[in-house]
Amino acid sequence: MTLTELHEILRERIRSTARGAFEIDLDYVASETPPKTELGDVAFPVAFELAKTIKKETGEKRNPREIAEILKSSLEEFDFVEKVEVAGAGYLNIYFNRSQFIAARISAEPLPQLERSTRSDAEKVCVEHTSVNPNKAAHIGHVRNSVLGDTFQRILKATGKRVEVQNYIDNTGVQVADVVVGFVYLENKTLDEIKLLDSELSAAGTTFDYYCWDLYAKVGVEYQTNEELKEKRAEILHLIEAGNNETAELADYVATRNVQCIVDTMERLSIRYDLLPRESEILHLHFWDKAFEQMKQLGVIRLENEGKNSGCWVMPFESHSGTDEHEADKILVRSNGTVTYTGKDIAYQMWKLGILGMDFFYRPFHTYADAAEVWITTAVRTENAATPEFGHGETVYNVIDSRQSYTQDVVRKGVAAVSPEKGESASIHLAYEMVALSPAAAEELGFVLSDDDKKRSFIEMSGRKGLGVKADDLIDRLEAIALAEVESRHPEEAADQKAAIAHQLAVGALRYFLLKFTRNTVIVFDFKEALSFEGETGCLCQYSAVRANSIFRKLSEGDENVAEATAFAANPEKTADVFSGEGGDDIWSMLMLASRLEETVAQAAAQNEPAILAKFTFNLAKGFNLFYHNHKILPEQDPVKRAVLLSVADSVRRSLTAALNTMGIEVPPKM
RNA sequence: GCUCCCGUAGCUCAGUUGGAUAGAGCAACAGCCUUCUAAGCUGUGGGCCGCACGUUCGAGUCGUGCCGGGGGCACCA
Repeated sequence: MTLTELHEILRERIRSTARGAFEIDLDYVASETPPKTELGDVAFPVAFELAKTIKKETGEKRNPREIAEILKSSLEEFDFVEKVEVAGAGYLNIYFNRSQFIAARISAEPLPQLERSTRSDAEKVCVEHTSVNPNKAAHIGHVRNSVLGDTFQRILKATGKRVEVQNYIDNTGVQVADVVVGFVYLENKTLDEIKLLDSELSAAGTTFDYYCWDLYAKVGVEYQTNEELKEKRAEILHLIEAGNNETAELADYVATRNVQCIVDTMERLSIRYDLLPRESEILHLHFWDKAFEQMKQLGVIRLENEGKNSGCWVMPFESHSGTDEHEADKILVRSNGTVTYTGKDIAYQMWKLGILGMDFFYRPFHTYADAAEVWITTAVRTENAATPEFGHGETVYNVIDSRQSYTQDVVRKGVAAVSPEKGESASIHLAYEMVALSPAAAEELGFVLSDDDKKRSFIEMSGRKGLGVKADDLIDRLEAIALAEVESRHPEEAADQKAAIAHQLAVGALRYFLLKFTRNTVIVFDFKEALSFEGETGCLCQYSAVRANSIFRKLSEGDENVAEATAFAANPEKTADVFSGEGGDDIWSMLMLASRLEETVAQAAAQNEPAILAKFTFNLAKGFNLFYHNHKILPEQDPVKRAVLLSVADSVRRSLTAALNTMGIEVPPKM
């Protein structure tokens, strides 16, 4: 029986007692964790709520404590409840039977499997994240998106959902056109020459996306003085959108190579995708036409005949963002007949939800080391025997930074207008704030700041300016620092093993750093903080798990196994003595904390907030470090106490490992 | 102009659909390795939770106003 299940049983009893004794239907029974273990294991402040409701409905004034007493007796009937106390003004504090709880914990299945999304009938959801414009290397801001999306995706799987991860590729936009302008007009290169350059870059130990990073910035500078070049961009953009020409072929090469580089970068952080849907297919397969037709039929959009939007198809939009009614209308088709970004996004969103009535074609794009495949969309049918079914999400999560909240709102409302049965709740914008640079960090990167910039609390990163911390650079630095540390601690270890551990630590550091902030906090990037392996870091969480594991390694070296060492279930009296003895409350609260993983994951999923899981993991690791310090486990003489300590430590390491894995962080064999 | 978000310790941030004595990391200072890994642990100092009213048994959390910071409001993507 898990903690979550016990809580639910208690909640249900409170509901039924409230119905019977007060004729009140409680739709939500709040529970909370008491601040100290002496105050119980779970508390229900429900008596306050009931007193208020009774007064409102009958006018009768009841004392919350008196109400709590009535609920108390009904909760004491469970054998897993040791006692119930009414505390303060009417808190209902529940104390579990400790020896029974830990015995149940031991007999439970060996490893808590968080990824349970194997059931084919489970609800399917789509998560879109990363979606970096394929014209340059990914920077730390893109990594925040990807880490948030990937962690959220893992959290959803842990709650039993089937999840499809999509990385949208805008391969026909102005951003790609800009780099093509650079190759064609600044560097006078043909496609073959670009391919040659590409292979030379690999030989020189750098990468195509890094080259594009610099070229993109160079084009940006050139635009400031060269109007002619801007006209060239318009021509190139047109050619790319039209397709079937040399420029489009060149642009496709540039975009595809950047996609490959970005996929490789993300793979370093254990971030993977199922599908790469491309804008070129949305254009060439005429997804918009299909969406347009439906929206016209349903009267969701209208053709303007007068005013400033004359000749455009617009969607009326109730908004707080515009100044008057007409400015709130959102243009989906321009007066020249072309579709806007928002229009394309509505069509794409409809496809994700399975309500467009059209599909892409697909082919495998890339195979990961363990043979897992990423697919990409194509405009023509290809022969692939085992093409999975993509799209058709019950719910669609879009991980997109909060600057696009307005557009996402338009998309959500547009899709809901076409499909009221799906409604607005099927589209969820997982918004997050940007990663910015502190003025000091920007200068550290070699940028010269204006006096105004120096006064700002942070500076926005900009691909166009080439201002940003490249993801691979940061990972490289983290790996180098970690490797130096591993070298000094375990010089005897094989080189590849040391490198592997350094890599796991680097991933842990970066992912945790990006996850510990809540989504609506602007991360002001600071090198010292991001490169740290001490304090509130992924490293501390990994270290804690490694230390716990080493206890069990020593245990098995002594020819004991966990089952033998924790065989105390037959002795509940002595087990209870351990919990009531010196340090018993600490041991118990450690076990309770480790038991809260499941409800924490559920909470993170319900609130769309991975930071909740990150904070929990840190607190668990921190708690274990103290537990480890205060209780010497293996030398413990009392066999029952030793068994209890081992059992608690085992619960912690399982919970910690599962929590870290849900954040995409591995536990190294040693560190 | 309209609108959304933020304001908590010197700094960076948490704070469980309102709940018990507001927490953590960093920075500073003082301690702890003969014992399961010191990337750790313990202790000290540090707070008109931006300000003012209001709602109620109870407000860092909800409402209104104000002050300060940031974002968004294109026939761009």
